[in-house]
Amino acid sequence: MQNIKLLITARKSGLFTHMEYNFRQIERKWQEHWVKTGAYKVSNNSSKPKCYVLDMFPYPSGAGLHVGHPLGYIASDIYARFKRLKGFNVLHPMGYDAFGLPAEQYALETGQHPAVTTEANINSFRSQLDNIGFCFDWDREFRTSDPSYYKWTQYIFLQLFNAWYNRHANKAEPVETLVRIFEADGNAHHECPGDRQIRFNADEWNQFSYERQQEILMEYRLAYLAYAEVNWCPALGTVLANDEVVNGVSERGGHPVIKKKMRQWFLRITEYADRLLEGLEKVSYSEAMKDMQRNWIGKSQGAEIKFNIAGSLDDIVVYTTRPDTIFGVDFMVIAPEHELVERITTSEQHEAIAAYKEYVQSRSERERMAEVKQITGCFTGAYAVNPFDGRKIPIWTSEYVLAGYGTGAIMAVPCGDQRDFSFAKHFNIPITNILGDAFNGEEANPTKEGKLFNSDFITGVEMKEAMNLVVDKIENLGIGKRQINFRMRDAGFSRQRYWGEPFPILYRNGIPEALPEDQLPLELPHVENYRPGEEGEGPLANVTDWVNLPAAAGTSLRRETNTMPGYAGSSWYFLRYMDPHNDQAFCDRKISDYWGQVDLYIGGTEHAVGHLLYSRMWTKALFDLGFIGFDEPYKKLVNQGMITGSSRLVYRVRGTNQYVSAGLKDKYDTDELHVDVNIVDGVELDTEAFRQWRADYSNAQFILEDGKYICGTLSEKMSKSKFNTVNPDMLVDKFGADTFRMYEMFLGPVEQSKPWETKGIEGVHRFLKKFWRLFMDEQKGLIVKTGEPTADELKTLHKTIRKIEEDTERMSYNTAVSAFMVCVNELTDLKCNKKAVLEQMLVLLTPYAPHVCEELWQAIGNSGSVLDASFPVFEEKYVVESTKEYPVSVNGKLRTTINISLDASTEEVHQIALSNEVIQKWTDGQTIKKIIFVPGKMINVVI
RNA sequence: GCGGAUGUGGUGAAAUUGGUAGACACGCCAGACUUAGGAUCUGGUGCCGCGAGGCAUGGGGGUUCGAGUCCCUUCAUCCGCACCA
Repeated sequence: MQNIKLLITARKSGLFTHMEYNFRQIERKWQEHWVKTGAYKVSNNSSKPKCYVLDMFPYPSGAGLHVGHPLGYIASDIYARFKRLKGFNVLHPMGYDAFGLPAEQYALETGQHPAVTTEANINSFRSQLDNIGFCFDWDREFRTSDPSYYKWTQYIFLQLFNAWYNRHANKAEPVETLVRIFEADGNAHHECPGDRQIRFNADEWNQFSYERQQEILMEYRLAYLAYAEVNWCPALGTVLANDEVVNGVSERGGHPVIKKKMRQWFLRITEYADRLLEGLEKVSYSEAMKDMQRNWIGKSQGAEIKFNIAGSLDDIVVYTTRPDTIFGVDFMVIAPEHELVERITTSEQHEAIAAYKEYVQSRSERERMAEVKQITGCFTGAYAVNPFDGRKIPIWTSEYVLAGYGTGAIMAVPCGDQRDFSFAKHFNIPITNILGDAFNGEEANPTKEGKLFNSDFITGVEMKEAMNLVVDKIENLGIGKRQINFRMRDAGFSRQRYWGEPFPILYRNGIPEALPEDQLPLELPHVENYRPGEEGEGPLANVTDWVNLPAAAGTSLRRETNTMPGYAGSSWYFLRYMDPHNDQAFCDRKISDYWGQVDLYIGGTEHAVGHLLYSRMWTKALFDLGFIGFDEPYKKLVNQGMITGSSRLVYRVRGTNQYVSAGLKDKYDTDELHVDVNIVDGVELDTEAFRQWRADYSNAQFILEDGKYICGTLSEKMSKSKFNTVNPDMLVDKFGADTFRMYEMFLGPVEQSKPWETKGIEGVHRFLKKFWRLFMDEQKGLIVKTGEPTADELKTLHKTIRKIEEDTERMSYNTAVSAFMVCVNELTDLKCNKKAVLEQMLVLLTPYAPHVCEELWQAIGNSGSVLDASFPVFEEKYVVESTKEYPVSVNGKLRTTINISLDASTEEVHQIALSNEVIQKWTDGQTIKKIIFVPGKMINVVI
């Protein structure tokens, strides 16, 4: 009795704390130690090879972290720690994408300044991250909303504003070089990317007014102004994100949303389309990711063809990828927004067209593309003339043709295109068959293989050949030309919002000019409210003394009132981490030369096209302009899968406050309700906690099965409204950061989406306790012994080294965790407590469970940190086997296994297999046709 | 509509190059120790069948001595689509 008391006292005093796995104490101790010793500080000067491991930085939302967020961070953290053990100088930073719409929404609702709420969100975010034990170098942290950061975002924007894309040199160049070209040659050799109609010679250029020259230069700049439509909600007086528009009305309030043209900034990313495609060959992204980007860029080869309009001086220019089908054109379709619609509509059709255009105004682009079942359109009354056979072709307008793609007009070939076919059927337009038997009249046949019919001079010609013949003829006739098109459009870069980077632009008498560099950063002014300005302008328009600057009499000087979009700051942030405190440059060139590309970039697929393409484009532009020495930002990209929530459901008997267990619910008429996953153990509801959860459940009655209330389950996106979010803090508190880290990895492959299930975490926790017990006994304390390991122990160790090294390198962390489990199970069975083995195990496990490894590393007598140990070296000699348990099949069906020496010759193996009892039973009386023997793998007897 | 991904036990999954399907865990069942157990340990656990054995990787077909893996076809689910980040 007395002894027990002593023991308890001793435990409380901390004397014996090292005997049991007290993860709370261990983790706090080492986290503090790492901060104190600057264990994760990274130097820009090192003789070691570099490795740059980056996470897509988070937007600090008010909702806090749920278990889905840290998945990628843990994966990259393990990789960074592994590389450090392998002798690399590893850059592994973290920061915040802190500008964004949600903070502004929140400000509108509550009046709190976005800077204040963002700060609070970041603080809670940070403490949640700190819990998990990441090896980020926090000295390099920044926020995109820091003026010291966005100064450089503005600076880079100005570089883009001051640059144009030289298609001959295939790179961006300063606008001054373009001016010199214009002065000498006009634009004869440099087609205007913004407007192909603009042509002038040197004399004309030199005689243009300043305003005209600036207008023309604008059509060349990489960052330029143009008119584009936004979602305008007159009732709210604001411009809405696509996100905020649902079924044509505003999400908040349900007010109608229409399109409104506004002058906005764009980035001329289309000039980089080809290089963005080619660059994909040089980087290691998943094929799926590359496909998505290729598809987004959407390069297509085709032709532009000009059709005369009957009885009019106007032409209609269409873009087609199938010039070979020119004789199958039965109608034309132009986008409702196309300027030609007004001009060619006949007076009889005028009213119908006006009504149709109004209908289209209310439709989102998404809706227009997605709802193909519902066919809409309107005849303009005008006809085009087929230049080859003179046929008169009706011109329609329909929402399925988008103004922004190609020329905004198509020639419709119903027998070869399903949408055209459906349209023709719907409006009873006669269909010409140019495919012969390949067209059945039931559906279009979009094939590019085969011969053409009913097609004048290309009848009987293979389609692919016909394409060239037609385009040659078009070019000869001067009515069209070959044309490469991209689905990708230039990137809209203006937001009519407050919480973003202000544009470093001044309008002098309406003409934009760059703010002088020494005036950067242009700081976001403080505002009292976040309401939009007039006519959809951003809230900055209300800050009149900020917007309007003193100017000479008769002139005006105004600031830009829009702000930059979310992706501005994230397009180049990976460069800033290299040199985050530099106030002379966004990143010193020597330093970016040292760190170079990001070696491993981890983030979600939701950024597959947006962020990644913009960031790739900025990198290429900065490369072209000589700021950095590489033109692809991310060498290798890994997309972590989404962790879906596993919701729990209860079934309320309709009209009562009675809840029936899942197994019995079919006997009642019930309503399904989401219940907080945190009051459910597995699928068993804690009924008491349920009663206390919300007032309306306080006197809930339950219909149980086997004395338990079993919940239904449903896998869906994690969200607060579904009560299926799980907070990592709670799990770290209950099981420790090491367990949490390993469990997240154990769930399944990093790249794969998977549902979260808290229950399984105990298995990983048990593993760590079991690992701990190889070193520590609760009574005896440290039990690690010296002495030579046995052959079996070395075999287990080296098998594990090989597996962990391979799996960690290819980020197969789930299999690595199970390899650790197998290893600890084996060492436990072998009763191995030898230091020579366990010490190496600590190094292997450190990237996954850094806290417990540091603690044990110290406990077994090391003075330094395990972070600086070097990764164990695998030795083949410890794992060689002399025999193999061969599976032996008869006709491919496994019948037995036989242990055979690996040295045995083919003849010997055949002999052994055929003389085996079981095999004889299955081959009895049959002729052996052949025996397949794959050394080291298997044996198959064929009869 | 376009594009992408995923379908394997009750659950998460493994099988790296076409070669023993279900490793490792969760859960479940039985047992040991214990005043107690949400601790620890041992054994069992794909399905059908008493058994021999048969059947099994969303469904159907094919290639192969051999298919979760390759080919064709089909179904289902999830994600993205340019102003959410």
